[in-house]
Amino acid sequence: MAGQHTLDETERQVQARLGDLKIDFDSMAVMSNLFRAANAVRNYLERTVLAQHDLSWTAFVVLWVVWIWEPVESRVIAEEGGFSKATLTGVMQTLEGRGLITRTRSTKDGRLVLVKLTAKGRKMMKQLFPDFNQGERLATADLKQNELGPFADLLRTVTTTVESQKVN
Amino acid sequence: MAGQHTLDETERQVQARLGDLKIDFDSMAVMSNLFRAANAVRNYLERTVLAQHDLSWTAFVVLWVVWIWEPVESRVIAEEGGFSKATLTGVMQTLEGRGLITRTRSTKDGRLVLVKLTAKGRKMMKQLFPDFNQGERLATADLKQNELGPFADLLRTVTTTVESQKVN
DNA sequence: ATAAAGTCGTTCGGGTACGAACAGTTTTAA
DNA sequence: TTAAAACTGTTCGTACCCGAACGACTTTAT
Repeated sequence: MAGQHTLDETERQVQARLGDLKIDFDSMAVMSNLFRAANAVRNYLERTVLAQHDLSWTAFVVLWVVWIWEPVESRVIAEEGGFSKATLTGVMQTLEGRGLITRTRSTKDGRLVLVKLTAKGRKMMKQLFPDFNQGERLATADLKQNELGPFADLLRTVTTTVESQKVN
Repeated sequence: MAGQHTLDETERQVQARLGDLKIDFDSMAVMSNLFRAANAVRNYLERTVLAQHDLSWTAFVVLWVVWIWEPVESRVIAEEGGFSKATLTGVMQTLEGRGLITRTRSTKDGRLVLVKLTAKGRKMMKQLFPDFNQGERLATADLKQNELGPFADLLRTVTTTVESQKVN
């Protein structure tokens, strides 16, 4: 990470390879920095907070969603976490094997699986989440307090824009 | 994605599980939306632009870095792309097998590997990148033009803040 | 000069990650 | 009512993804 090349230099190189083709460098800069930031924060939290509990990023997201909304259906976890059902099945097998969650088939609708935290899982989250949030606070420490709201709005707008495209 | 629960409801649930422990909900909202946005855009571009060329996200990032900076050392690609050396080795083996890049050991320093695009790789990028950038433009389509610069700055600040923590 | 320390890319093992195909369940339509 | 359509979670195959250990190479220190 931490690209050693300047933005200007990158733009020149891109333009040199595409002749006079029109490129939107403003949106390119936003997207490039979006992925860099997400990657940097994720790696940081994985290496510090999550490693202490031997949790992967996805495993933590699953635990978090279940912690907040239990009992919760599998499909909700996948949608809330932003990954596929297939991925979720594998991660939940790992978490169930470690005794952190339980899965039971719904009696109301035989297609659904309801997920809950075990006492062990709840204990872990109660200890883990404050540390995680402390990491989040640190990642935004150099921003002004009154920038945080508008910043979150910009990000939400991007998500909404892209999600609405999916349908088409 | 597209969480169906409101932010307020989530905050209430978190607080209910942690008692009077202080949680920074502003930074939590920023981070949550950061990961959502990055994930949504990535999935969108993978499913549309990249799928047409049978490329994974990481494979595209590798090709892009090499395209701009060739000949380039492996370590630079990994750093610029934000993934590990181990990941890079695997992805480059795939790309070399498909005849899109070449790897040659440096004669100046026997530890380094220099990576270049093949003619086929360059042709693909010249066709692919304008479509990719069009996708980026679309993802920012609902933002005001004069918001893009400050938005990129906010993201860059987060990256810088987190990266500076790594060292300690 | 040469041993020690550092750097680089690869390999290895285990855990993600996804689309496609599938079986079981529920809903819809005629 | 009952066949068709829709939905849910799992399995399968393939590719990614990382930390740790490793071998090859270069730089540093004495």
